[in-house]
Amino acid sequence: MAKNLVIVESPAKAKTIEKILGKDFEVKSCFGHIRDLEKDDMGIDIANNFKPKYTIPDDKEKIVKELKKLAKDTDEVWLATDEDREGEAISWHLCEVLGLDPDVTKRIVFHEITKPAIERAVQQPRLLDMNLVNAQQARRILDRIVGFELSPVLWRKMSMRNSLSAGRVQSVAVRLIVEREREINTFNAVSSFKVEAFFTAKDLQGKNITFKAEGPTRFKTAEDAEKFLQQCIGAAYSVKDIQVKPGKKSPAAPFTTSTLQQEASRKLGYSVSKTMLLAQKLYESGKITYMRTDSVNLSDTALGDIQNAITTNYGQRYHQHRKFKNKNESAQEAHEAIRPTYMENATVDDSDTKKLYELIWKRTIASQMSDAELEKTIAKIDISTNHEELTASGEVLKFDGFLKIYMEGKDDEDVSDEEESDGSLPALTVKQALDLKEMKATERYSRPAPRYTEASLVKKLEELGIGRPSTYAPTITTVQKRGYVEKRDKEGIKRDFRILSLKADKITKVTESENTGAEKSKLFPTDLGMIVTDFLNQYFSSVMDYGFTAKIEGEFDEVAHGKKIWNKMLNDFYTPFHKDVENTLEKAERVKGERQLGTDQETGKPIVARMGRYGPMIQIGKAEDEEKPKFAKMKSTQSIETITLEEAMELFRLPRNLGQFEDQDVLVNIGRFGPYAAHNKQFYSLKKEMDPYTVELDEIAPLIVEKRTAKDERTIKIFEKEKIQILKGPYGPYIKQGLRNYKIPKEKIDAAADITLEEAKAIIEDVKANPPKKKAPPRKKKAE
DNA sequence: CAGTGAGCGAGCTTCCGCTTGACTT
Repeated sequence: MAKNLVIVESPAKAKTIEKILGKDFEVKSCFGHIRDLEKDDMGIDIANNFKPKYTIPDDKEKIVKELKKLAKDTDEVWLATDEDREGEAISWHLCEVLGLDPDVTKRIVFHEITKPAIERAVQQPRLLDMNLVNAQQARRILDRIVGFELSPVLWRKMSMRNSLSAGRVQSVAVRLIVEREREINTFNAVSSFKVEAFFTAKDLQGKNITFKAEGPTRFKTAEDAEKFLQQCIGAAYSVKDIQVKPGKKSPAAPFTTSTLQQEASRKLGYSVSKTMLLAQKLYESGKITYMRTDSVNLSDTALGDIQNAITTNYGQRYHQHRKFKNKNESAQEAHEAIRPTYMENATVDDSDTKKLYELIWKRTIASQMSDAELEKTIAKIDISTNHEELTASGEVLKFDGFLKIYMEGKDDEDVSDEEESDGSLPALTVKQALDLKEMKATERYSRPAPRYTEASLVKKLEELGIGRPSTYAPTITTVQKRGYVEKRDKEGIKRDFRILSLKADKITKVTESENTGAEKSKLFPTDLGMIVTDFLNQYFSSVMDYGFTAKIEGEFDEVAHGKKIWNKMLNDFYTPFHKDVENTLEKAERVKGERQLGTDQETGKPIVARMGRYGPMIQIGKAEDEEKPKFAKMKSTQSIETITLEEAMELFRLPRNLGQFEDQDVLVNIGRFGPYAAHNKQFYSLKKEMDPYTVELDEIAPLIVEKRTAKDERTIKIFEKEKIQILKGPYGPYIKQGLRNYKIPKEKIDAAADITLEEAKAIIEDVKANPPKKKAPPRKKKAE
């Protein structure tokens, strides 16, 4: 038994630290929080000054028991949880549960797992900081109150019966997506004409190079653009002025959780949860430092290794020492930035994590490399006929610096169409005459802000100080699981644009078309998400405010610094909040999410789009009418807010009866699993290219025949009464009864057709009695 | 696998943040 027991949060960390500290120290992990508020009655005694009621969750019993025993048998316990609010609270809970005296128990902290940092920490133990603990308790209790008081309001006031939820983080995340969608829906694209002139000139080698110059302004109308081109007929062009300016680019900071998720999404197309899964794997195998962090700091040891790697691989000139600072005030910086543990490993063998590791390696190295040096050239070109100016700009890389290995990606949001990468210009001299090849005025449309990707939503949340590195991925999953948000693609629509061209002193006009509004893997709000957001905005505007978290974080900080009493702070929040809850329960109407679309031309009955028990639908007529109302389910891409009357009426064309095939009606409809045809009590999924609104009988008939013969071919034998089938599967013959499959023993497999009913029954009984051994889960091959 | 959509209301759901395995298809 070691003399000292050190408790940290993560087991991977425990292993490393144990090696550093040597044999007098046993290092154990508590796997995060070991206690939480009870679920019953919110786990808070509100009347008693918000006294929390803590309990040890089932899955933590085992580790708590083990820690208790170890703590009893050891001379001294050291609490080495993370140096932030949550970590301090975990240490306090450990004191409470393990029976340690908080006034004497040693608390140590470090924000990097390196030998010097840990040895230093052990030299300077401190005591628990109860103010910090209280700030965490306030945070925990406030989140519980918001979540557990708001969610039941939704259960009462929403007519849809899902397991709805609301919370400080998730509800604001949904709000961002809802508001972005509405911005896009109401956006009016405005077009303007952008002028580009193409010239050729000889470069230093005497080779002809074509380069581009931009017009003086964007023209609002085609007429204005044409007028400009007309003025240029017969013009001479000459270089009026050349400016050469040096420029530089600097590398981005090393990865935090949020920036790693963004880059992995932009460059590798990973979802945030995939990124975190792979990063966890790398962390557990000791390849990278901790992956849930908001710090951009690198340890001195790491900085030395990085410098080494850069100078050996690229030379001294490529190294530049840099210290990055967090922009974000809410950062708690308990860890280092995400970096490889061993900089000498530029890659890993494992194929799953290879790409992510290389990304981390490059980003880390680049962060300590020199600036890239550029030379930006701007040439002004005079037009003789109207003395307007064209501007050609070029960029030449003089020294690549960090760009040698890494360039940060960009979101759509940050890229305007003005900002195309400039190529290089040929060597020009002032007064040089230029030959115009062509001048074009192209119609371009303004674009709305793009929909969020998972990663760009994380970026936004982080900017607002909402959520923590450990919750970004789970939050994104939650809002999708609750049905507030969907990740999907959207097809673009065709849009015409005009091009006016001046070539050989003649103006021509053409119209071309482009695809616009196409989206891939973007977050869309559902009708449910919109309705719930509107409701919460209306009755709980303070919690839904984008600044709410930042505001209460400020108060938590005051608690942490001993300037505010935690239960008083909670009371200040709770009194008005709870009044809103009661008020809403009493006054708010049940929300149906209805939107009137118009009236039915035939019957004069009202047509509404609304939420039904099974999702958004269209209803013609009212429930209280004599004749039952007619219903149609909306398509998954439609929304209550935007569907038109025409689109709604179109939905009532289903189910369609296509006529008879083999004396039975063929009906086409859209079901839970997509479009299908029903015939003789059998269902046939329509092929992707078949449109249920237009598909014809002669397209469906082969589908029916095909499925029937495929089934015949698969069937070896049927015992009708007992519902036992012997079938041919991809791995050979097998027995099926009901929904379960049974493996045929090896010795009978070659004569599967000869199996009798008795034999089949025996096999089934046998398999039931001795269930097959479980195999390791198959590797997921498919990327998302 | 695929059809539904009143109102009544039993018994259910729910938060955020800290950490990893154990489940079978």
